[in-house]
Amino acid sequence: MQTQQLIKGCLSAIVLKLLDENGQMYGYEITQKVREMTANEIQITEGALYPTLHKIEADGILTANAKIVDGRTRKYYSITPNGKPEAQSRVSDLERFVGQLQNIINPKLSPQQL
Amino acid sequence: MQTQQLIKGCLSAIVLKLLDENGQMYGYEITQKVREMTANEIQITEGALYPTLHKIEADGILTANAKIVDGRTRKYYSITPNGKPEAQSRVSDLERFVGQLQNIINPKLSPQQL
DNA sequence: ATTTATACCAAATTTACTTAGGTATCAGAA
DNA sequence: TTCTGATACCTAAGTAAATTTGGTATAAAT
Repeated sequence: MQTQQLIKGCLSAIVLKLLDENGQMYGYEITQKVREMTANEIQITEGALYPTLHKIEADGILTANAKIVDGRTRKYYSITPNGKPEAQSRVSDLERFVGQLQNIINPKLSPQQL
Repeated sequence: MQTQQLIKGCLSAIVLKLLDENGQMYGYEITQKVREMTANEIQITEGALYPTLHKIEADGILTANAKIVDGRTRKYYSITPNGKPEAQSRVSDLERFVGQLQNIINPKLSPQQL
């Protein structure tokens, strides 16, 4: 899967999108969810994910809340009330960006071409 | 436009997509074409583009061919015959990637949810 | 008993941009 | 006629964001 490198720049927005949809998630869950949603094509590595989560948390957009489940620690992340506007702004940036990529990949024909 | 950072990783694939569609293009033309196709939302900077073109050329996937038009130099780039398979592979990676991003942004409902 | 899956993390490196310059021609406006 | 904006190329330094590679630890399965 060489698709990997393409993710550069989109990771934190993807994370925010998932957290916005699901309320709270823990790191490992995010990696699995993305794999599942993308038929194993997009694999978020832990080396990329955890620093990203910590950074967004440091920005005040996320808070973490550790729980022990089945003897293992999970850190659940969720969007803070203060961070909500910024989170949604980043998600909508991603959505617009993907929409524009679609325009490049699948160009709309100009009226003359129709 | 903070959308900019999202382009990380996609730039060379976008360039190859355009060259595959248009046969040959020069650098400045690529920047303008992308702006035009994306309603000014994706702006490829020249500082990013020229090094990228040189790199893909060094990889043997592109060749350059300089022409003087209206007293100004243009360097037309096109995909080499040998580079064609790799170019198309990178373009299809981009297309699949964008498709998977769509799955994240606009998740298909599972059968249970329907 | 070992592997696989779950679950977290950090440090060094590399990659791929951004930022900020530089050169030069041409057209149009002041 | 000089200046600005558009066209057209380029590089170098800095930065951001991944990759790579390592680590710790528990639980379940083989």
